[in-house]
Amino acid sequence: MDQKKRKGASGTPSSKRSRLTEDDDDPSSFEAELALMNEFDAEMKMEFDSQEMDAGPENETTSSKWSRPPVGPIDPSKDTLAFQQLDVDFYVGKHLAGMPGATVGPVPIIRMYGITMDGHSLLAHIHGFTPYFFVPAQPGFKAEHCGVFKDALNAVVMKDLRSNREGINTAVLAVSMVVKESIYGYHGNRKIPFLKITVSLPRLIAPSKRLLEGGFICPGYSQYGFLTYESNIDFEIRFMVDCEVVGCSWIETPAGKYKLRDNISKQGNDHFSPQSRCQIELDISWEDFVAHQPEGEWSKVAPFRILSFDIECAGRKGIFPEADKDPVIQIANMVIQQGDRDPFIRNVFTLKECASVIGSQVLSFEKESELLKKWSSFCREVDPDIITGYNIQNFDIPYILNRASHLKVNNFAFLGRIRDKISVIKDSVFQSKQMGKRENKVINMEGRVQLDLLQILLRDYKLRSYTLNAVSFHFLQEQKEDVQHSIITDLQNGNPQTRRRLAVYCLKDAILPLRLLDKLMCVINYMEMARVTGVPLTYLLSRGQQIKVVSQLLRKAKEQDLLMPSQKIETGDEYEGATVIEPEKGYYNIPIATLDFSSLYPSIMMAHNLCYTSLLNQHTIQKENLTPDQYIKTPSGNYFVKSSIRKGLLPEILEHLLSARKKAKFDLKNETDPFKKKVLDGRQLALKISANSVYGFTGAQVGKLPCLEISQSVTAFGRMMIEQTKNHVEERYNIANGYKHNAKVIYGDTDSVMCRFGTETVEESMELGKEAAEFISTNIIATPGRLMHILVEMNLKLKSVEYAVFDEADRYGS
DNA sequence: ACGCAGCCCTAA
DNA sequence: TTAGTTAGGGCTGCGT
Repeated sequence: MDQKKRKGASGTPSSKRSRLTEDDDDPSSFEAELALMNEFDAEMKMEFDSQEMDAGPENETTSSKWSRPPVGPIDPSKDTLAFQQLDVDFYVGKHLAGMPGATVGPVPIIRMYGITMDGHSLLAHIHGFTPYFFVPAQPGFKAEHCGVFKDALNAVVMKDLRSNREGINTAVLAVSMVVKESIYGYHGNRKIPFLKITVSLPRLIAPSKRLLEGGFICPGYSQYGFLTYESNIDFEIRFMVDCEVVGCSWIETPAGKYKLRDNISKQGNDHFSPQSRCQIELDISWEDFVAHQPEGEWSKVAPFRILSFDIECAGRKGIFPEADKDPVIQIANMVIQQGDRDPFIRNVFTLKECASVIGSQVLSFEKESELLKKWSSFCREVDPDIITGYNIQNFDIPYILNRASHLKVNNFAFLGRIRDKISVIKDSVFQSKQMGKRENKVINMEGRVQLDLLQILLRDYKLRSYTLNAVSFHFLQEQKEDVQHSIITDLQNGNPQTRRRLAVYCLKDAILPLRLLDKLMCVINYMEMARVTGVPLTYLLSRGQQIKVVSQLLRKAKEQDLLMPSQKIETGDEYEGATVIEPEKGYYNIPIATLDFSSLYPSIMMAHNLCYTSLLNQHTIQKENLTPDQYIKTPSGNYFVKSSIRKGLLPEILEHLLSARKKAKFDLKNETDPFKKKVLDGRQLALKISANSVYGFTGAQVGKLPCLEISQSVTAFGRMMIEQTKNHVEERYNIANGYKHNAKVIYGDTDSVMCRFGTETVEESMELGKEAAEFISTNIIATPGRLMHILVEMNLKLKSVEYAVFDEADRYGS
């Protein structure tokens, strides 16, 4: 096992078995592949050269190949720019003339980083969007009191500021009366007045909220503890929701609506000079850009650049490398354009001379600091959109940053796209029930997405071992080059040939993550997940599950003037989960059919209109004079209004997700282009996962908006469905009804049952299984004691028929 | 030897 | 400042 990876990767060291297979593998095969890539490049280049005028002989040591294609002239008055945004963040800056929003004091400015279809990097500064939140208006509050309220709140918030180095002029910019409704609980479809409070900076929301909750006194009104609404929404999410921007979507800046930043025209005015290393940088008002939904033409994917790299250090024997002691001796890099088969940049930076490697550029340095300095400028020149590697987040990037700072390499840490922003390492502890305690390092790199393959595998795949070698073998049937970590230092201290061996090893470690990324379709899948759920790509990598549902909920809520409360709802007790039918142990030498519900929990939520907005209590039932046909009582004893009274948001979200999934699957069938197929498959997967996570969100007791009434109703309905499926199967498929055998449900869990129909052959069981699934799908009893026709498909399907063994035999051995 | 509680892991 | 759920099996350690 590679020593430097040990920290992040858990699991056992490579077994004897993998050593054997390694020996089977021809050690030179990777070199042959590299060489082949070189030949392929040469062919392409010849084609290119014969068409275009040659720019002179390619010099292997120049960096001309590294840069992005040059940008032609852009006329902002005539040219509309389109780009796929990859990341969204914001900064606090100064007002720009002509833009909406506050004109004095610091203002928040949104940044969108993206790539055009021509592969040019772009940064858009989006001006004028302001943060806000809501509180319910006090009884009798009139619109004309808004001014007084605003001034009074502004005064207390300003007074609360400890320091005001940014020179905040006004904290509360505006207060206006709006008519809204809380998302939580059904209250007669009546909208009530709320105050929309607009503040000048996102970070002022928290103190404003605190002061309002603590009992703010508006002149003319009594003291009042305000509950706040939507005061805990990330500014980026707020912006994206309001502007209908989803993650990784396409954005257009129409001709005449934006201003370009360049070095020449506006020198001396620091407002207009570029802030980033992007090729195109522009300013636009938040009201002027066009956000495309990722459909049709706009579901395309821009030609991203993905940089994969791997470093080697000369560690001391048996000691984990330390950045202040052990030098970085090699860095291998692979840069691929999204969609291409092979990386178009392949190089390795080596300390001391290294013999050439066909198919790869070799850059040798006598001094380690030179190596690092050159790598840093290489990174800026390549300008990758996505940086990947294996355990780069917790090892490679922190190591080179620490090493460069130890060696005092100037300007090394400028790895992001913002010119004057250096990348720093922060420690973070991320804790969730799903992922457990996880200590991670976080490195800021504005405008570039760090897609650490190890992190993705830990997140999405359950594997026995997470070493790069094991993972590569598992997914690619391919392995690392055979170099024991213990001899790395010896190879470095040898000669150009031994360092060459190390270089080949390092190159392989750089290309494997790219191959895994491609094989597992990570980029496309994550991109589609960002589009479906509406959050930036980086959120999917750094945040939990909840933010995805919040984003979708906010979008739907906005359509109906609904507001999400920010206050933590008091969490009740635990609730009852899924049912498990006690297995009937035994040896079955006849076929067992497995029937399972597809998307059971989402279907239940849709079928019974379970949502925050439809949740009832006895008080409301009486107050609104609801008749029993207008609401339901769930098996867990909770009440919800039917969709005829008020259609729930969650059911709407789920319908959208599942119908979009059906469409994606349909399109997938008809699509012939393999790349578009991948995109569609990624989408349908993202849609399925998203639909299933909605239930979890309502049950998250430490969450943004838990609702145990919903989650316990869902599981209660689920238990009922399983029970009834069992009963239906057993009541229908028996000798009394003319079947050859008595069917028996031998096991069931959450959304599936296993049936023994008693037939000898698989075919017969298949037949009966299919029939039973269809029968029950159309005839399920869904409410206690009442036959209910369900509009939502409760899709019970025959999953498999096989010989199943339920026995304790294996525990005792055979 | 056995029952029980607590922890960790997996399935759904 | 940030986190999807519950059920259930296997294992360990403790007390009787």
